[in-house]
Amino acid sequence: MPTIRDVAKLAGVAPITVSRVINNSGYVKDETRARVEAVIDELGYVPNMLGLSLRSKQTMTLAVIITDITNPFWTTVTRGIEDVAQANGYSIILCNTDESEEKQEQYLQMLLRRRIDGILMVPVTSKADPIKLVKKQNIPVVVMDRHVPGVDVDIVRSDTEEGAYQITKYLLSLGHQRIAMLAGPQSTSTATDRVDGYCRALRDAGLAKRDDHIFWGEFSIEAGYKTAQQMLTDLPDVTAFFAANNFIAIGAMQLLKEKNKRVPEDIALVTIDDIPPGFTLAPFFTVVTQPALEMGKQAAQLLLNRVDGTVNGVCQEIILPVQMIIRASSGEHISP
Amino acid sequence: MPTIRDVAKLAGVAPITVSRVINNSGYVKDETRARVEAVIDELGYVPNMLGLSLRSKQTMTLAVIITDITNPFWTTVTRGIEDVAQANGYSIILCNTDESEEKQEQYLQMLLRRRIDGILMVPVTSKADPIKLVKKQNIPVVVMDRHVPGVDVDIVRSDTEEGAYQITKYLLSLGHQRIAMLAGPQSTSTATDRVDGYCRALRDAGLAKRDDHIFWGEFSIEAGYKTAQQMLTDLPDVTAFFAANNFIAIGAMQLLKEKNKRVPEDIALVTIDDIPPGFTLAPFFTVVTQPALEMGKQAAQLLLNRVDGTVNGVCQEIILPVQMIIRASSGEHISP
DNA sequence: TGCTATTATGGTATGCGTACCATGAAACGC
DNA sequence: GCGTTTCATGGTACGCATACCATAATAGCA
Repeated sequence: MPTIRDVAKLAGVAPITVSRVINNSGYVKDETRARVEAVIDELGYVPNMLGLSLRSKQTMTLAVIITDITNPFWTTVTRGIEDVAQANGYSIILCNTDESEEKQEQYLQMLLRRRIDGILMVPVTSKADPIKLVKKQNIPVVVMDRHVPGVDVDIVRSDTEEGAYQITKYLLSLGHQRIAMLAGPQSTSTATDRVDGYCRALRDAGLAKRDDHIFWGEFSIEAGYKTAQQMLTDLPDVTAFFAANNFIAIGAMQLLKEKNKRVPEDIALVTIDDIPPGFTLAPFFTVVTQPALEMGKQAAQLLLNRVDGTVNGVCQEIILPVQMIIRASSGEHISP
Repeated sequence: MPTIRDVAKLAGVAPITVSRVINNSGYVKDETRARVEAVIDELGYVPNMLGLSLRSKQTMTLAVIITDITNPFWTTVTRGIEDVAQANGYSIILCNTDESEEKQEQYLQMLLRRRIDGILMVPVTSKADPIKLVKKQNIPVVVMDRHVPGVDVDIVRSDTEEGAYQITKYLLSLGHQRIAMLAGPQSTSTATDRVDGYCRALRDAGLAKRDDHIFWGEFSIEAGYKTAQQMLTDLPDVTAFFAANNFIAIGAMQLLKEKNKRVPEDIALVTIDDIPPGFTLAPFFTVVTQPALEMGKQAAQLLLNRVDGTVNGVCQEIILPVQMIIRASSGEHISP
């Protein structure tokens, strides 16, 4: 593969002149430019970013660390990020942690070695260490969707506690008194925030929080299935399920169908994070949705501002509004 | 950010010795190793891959060029790729072309500059040039899902022509005689293959191919919506729609619902590429599915084999089998 | 004891593009 | 016509990790 020196030699100029032609910088006589460009075409020369990155200390690369690209919520967030990155000349490296601390750690190490310019991440746990590690290397980080106590870091997330509050309140308004929560992993703030919102709504309604109604699990279809199974056994008198995310709801729904439990007639089911419109023929879940594309775009924009120094004050926390959409799965008002 | 020289200086050794400690290569006295490791921890030194890549001519990076990460089919393919890449120490750079030749060209140029080790791509068109361009730079390429005449290139795709044939044949077996095809962009082989399969089935059934029953469009929800709209106007006597992919089907479905056309009672609707199980409560579409995860994994594995030289003979074309799943959207047998 | 292996460490050069400084020629102003 | 810009081009060094070759010390062996 030819280098800038090969081009220079063949065109009878110095490497720096070729560089000037490529980057349209400095003075180059039209005649010289034409000659250099001819040689570039002839050799099929493509500049090597590595040399440049080594000196400029910029790789024009951002990392996206999410839990699982398979979840349409993250897909949409990622799409928003990629759009903004691409428009600004940045590439993105995609990392799926599957909520594994070990994988996250591996990815972070690798990304630091790559000298990426910034990281957009959904931290697997609420531990501050991984983020501190990155910040110590002076690499800008934007945390998405979750928050992490004990570090000063930019955050873009939605008001998930409020969403959980609203949707629980809605269930209560329908007459539900025994609402089970199919929560996510207790180590993530999204999971705890949603449980907090749920508890707040119960409290506001004068109902006691019952710990045995909260099942911590994982944000996956399998976990939703299993948790729902356990709930049906442990809590036969529950009238509504509140799944902490779309995948848990899908898993729960699968189980309920198998057990011939009708939704919403036998059990109401609500969740957070929609499935993109169209994927389901008749959208069924009553949900609280987060602006996923917007979250990705804003996070990427904030990160880029940090990277290029446009923003360099204290860290921001951008909290996007959520929206409740009432559909069939929550059912009508029930008699207690 | 400290360099290997900083570590060396502080530990009182030569840079190469630090390198040996990091990479566990060559001879290093235990005592020296301990001292170097202590300094590495103290400084928070992280090796810079750029220097290494510059020399080794390996970036440990693969590119994934797909049309749109928002489509669950590509999401799953990408997930398969990422899994294999990660397991082998490679990172992936994600690129969405949105079927735009211009974006594809931009991405390719950028990727060549980055000296990525290999490319997994879904070419926007059947033109050979972009692939030739990359191959000329000696960068291994694996084409996914589509095929491109005129270049010798590795391909991993599924037997989409056969899938289209089978599903059309199935519609014919139900008594449908007037089947409209909502095709993809004529510039992609996936679209033409599916039309070919559709035509072959008609031919086998002794029916004449009717060009006015084939509507070329795009692989998007919007296109599906529009095409379906036009079809209802132009071809009021059609009894079945064959959407060339899931997004087209979703768009068509949206329109049919708006127009109060019942599926399958008024119009049968079948498609290719499923929506992941669970996303839809009751899977509805009769579809031909492709093994998306497997496609991603095999493509990534093949690419890695090319990259590390394990495979270096003539190019392979891996064709994965498809599977038809009959559900409600195709309906019962109709009377002609 | 003398000589070859083994262990341990370092110097120098390389890969590639560009920042910085330097040089020279032409153009311009008065 | 002379000093000052503007234009045009080049030399050298740098960023970082490592390959290659070289050196030296210790160990092993006859």
